[in-house]
Amino acid sequence: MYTDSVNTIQSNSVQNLNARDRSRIETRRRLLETGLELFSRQGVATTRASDVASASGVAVGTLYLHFKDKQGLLRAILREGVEELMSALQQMALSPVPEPAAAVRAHTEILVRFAESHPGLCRILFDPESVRTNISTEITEHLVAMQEQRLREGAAKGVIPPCMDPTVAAHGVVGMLLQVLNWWARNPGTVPADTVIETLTRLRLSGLYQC
Amino acid sequence: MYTDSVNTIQSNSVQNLNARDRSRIETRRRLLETGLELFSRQGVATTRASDVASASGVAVGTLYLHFKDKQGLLRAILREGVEELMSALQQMALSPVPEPAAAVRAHTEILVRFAESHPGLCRILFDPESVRTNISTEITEHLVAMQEQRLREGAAKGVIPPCMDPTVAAHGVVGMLLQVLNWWARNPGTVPADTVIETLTRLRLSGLYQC
Amino acid sequence: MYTDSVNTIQSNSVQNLNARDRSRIETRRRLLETGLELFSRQGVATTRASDVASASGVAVGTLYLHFKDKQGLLRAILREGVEELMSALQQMALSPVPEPAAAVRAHTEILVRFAESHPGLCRILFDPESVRTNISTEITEHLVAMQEQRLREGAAKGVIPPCMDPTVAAHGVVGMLLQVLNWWARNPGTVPADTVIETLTRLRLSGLYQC
Amino acid sequence: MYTDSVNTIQSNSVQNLNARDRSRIETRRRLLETGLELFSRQGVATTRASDVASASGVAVGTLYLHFKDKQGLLRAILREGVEELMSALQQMALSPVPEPAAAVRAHTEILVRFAESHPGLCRILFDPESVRTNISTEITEHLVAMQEQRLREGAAKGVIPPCMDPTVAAHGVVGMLLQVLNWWARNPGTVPADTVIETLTRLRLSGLYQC
DNA sequence: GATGAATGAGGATTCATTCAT
DNA sequence: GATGAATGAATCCTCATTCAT
Repeated sequence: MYTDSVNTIQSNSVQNLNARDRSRIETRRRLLETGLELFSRQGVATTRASDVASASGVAVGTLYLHFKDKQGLLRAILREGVEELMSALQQMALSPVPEPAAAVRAHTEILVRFAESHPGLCRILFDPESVRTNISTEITEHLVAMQEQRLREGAAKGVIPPCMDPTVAAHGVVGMLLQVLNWWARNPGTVPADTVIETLTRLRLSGLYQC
Repeated sequence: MYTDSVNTIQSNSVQNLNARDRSRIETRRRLLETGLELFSRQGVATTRASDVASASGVAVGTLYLHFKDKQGLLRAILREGVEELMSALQQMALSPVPEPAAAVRAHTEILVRFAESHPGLCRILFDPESVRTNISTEITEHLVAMQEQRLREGAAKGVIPPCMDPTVAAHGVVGMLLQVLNWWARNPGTVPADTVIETLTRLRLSGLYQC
Repeated sequence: MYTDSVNTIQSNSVQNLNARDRSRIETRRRLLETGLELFSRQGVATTRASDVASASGVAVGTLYLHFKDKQGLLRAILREGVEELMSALQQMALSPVPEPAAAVRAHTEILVRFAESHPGLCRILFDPESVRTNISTEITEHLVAMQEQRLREGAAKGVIPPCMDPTVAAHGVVGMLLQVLNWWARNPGTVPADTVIETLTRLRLSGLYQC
Repeated sequence: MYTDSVNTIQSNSVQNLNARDRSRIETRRRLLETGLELFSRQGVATTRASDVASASGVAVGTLYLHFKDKQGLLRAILREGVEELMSALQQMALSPVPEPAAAVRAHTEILVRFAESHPGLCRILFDPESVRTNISTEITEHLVAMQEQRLREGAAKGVIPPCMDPTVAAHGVVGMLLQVLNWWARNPGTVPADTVIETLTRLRLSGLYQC
């Protein structure tokens, strides 16, 4: 049976894993890694399941022992990749809230740094196939939901003007961030990370124009 | 696919020609209309070329007489639909610039009103197939380019803080707008148009927080 | 109604043809000429009926007024072209038979000169489409039948050794001639006409080796 | 389509591998055999890829697993079939040359015997589809090249009269042979093999007329 | 557990031909 | 007679997934 879950905790400690287990984990890792590479390079739809398998040095059937289907592989790649991001964001959300401006800057920086170190993942996130299978939408919605909650809290505290609809604003902010990250991941080196962070932070905090 | 032929006068009577022309134009119009309807309702990939044809009351071959292929139909639907939007935006760009705030509000309103009256088009614009074939990217890039120019002008006038990178900011603004419109077109009735306009305008002008 | 026949003798003399008749004959001529050109240049299968029509300056429908179908056009082109050849051959067949050697040389020369002046026709004659529709086979068979008859006559006169089967030999001779002409038409300029004539004549008369 | 992979030893038992290999080879063989049968009986163009597959007891996809496309199957059928002929001819070419007359007779006999035992192959060789895709031309050219070389050797030895162009003569000889074989394969039983051999040999050696 | 040969549903596209104007 | 928009049958090929070995 395939394991689609990220961290199936084994009963043995890592040290005690036998050869078979280690080999299986290693195979799975290779599939994820190769998949990330191929999907981000040639696009998901044009990468065949058998391509990923053979580039990973295993037979097609083996891929299906590890993942339910091609989409399952895609999902796992994105999930494992995005998880790291999410936990960073979550942690920030839980930490004692500094002043709003600092919070926004921190939030923006986390995203930009993530895009900087995972450009392949960003490209896959906006791949038509991710869109088609709703994976990217799910992730977007997740980010939107997080953002929306923050905005509602801000509204409750009177920091955010009441004329703004939190849902709309949340979609707006997330759309802004993702579009920039997507563009940036596809055009690396155009603009330094700091500029991206600075511009997005200012945009979020005070819009286009001088206060 | 027809070339945009000028009315070359033939030996036949003008009436005869016009009847044919009218019929041809009418057929094309029906294909575009039906295509918009089906594509936005069931998605582009799952709508067969023959579905569009028969729902238009013509044979498949006729579709291919008017458009190079299925993608050509999709492209034409989007192009003709977006054209209207573009000309409205272009016109605004040419008109004597009012104060920035008013310009931003007007720009936002044009987009929101357009999404309100063309929800199907918005849904198609973000269809995986439009993404895959780069059509939506082209349109996005066009909007980004327009926005970027306005920002550079604003920067030149000192209205926009110099710490902002115009390219990044343009992608951010366009991403924000499109994400909201896409969500709104897929969830009609959730929020009134005025709220969307108001929220987006505020977001663009002064960001999330009170000035 | 279309006229597929080559020489529909009109009741009027050529001088008395009215404008309409002249125009029709002219259109037909243009279709044949354009067809020969396009078919021999791009191959029959890849030349669309509408290509021939528009290159002839008429509408597709008009082509079908002159010929039953695309194959009818092809057939007419070949027939009209080959007719000339056939009549030359026929005439030779009827003329007082000189010594066999001279007859063979004359026969060979007629064919080679024809190929020289009608390379396009030769290319069409061996086009897959001509093969598929049996047109070239018909022509081949016709030539074989002519050849066979000559051989039977030769056998009767004792000029031809009795161990030779006339049918087999006829196919052999015609195959030899056509293969060379086909190759020559597709590789013009490789070898001068006289060499082709000389080689083929010798081959027919006394085979490969010195007598 | 399989690459001609060497038997890379896998971790599994040799028997297991062999079973797979045997099955794969057997499937391929069945496709070739069925293809030869159907193509020669109903013509290449009118035989659907799925016809060949189902008559071979496999699914269409399997055909495409073994051959790039329908044309690839056709090519393989001809190549594998003609290979046998070629090696026989090649062998003859290498063997100590007897007197020219005997060599020509042997060469002719090989071809005629081949046509006798592979009539289907001959019919396919001249199928319009083989012509269209240049496969038959390639094979013809190969035979011509072989013949041309022999003739040049003959010319060097002075056996062949210098007035003959080797290229033209080679085309002539091959055309003669192929035309006869093609006709004979399509009209089996008309003439016994010995007659065909005798007639062609005489024709090649000393032409139509008594020496 | 791994393998990889086999499966087969599914849709875009072409172009010779027609016939209403 | 000429036009040219409309017709629609007909087939190739892909590739995610399975399961016998």
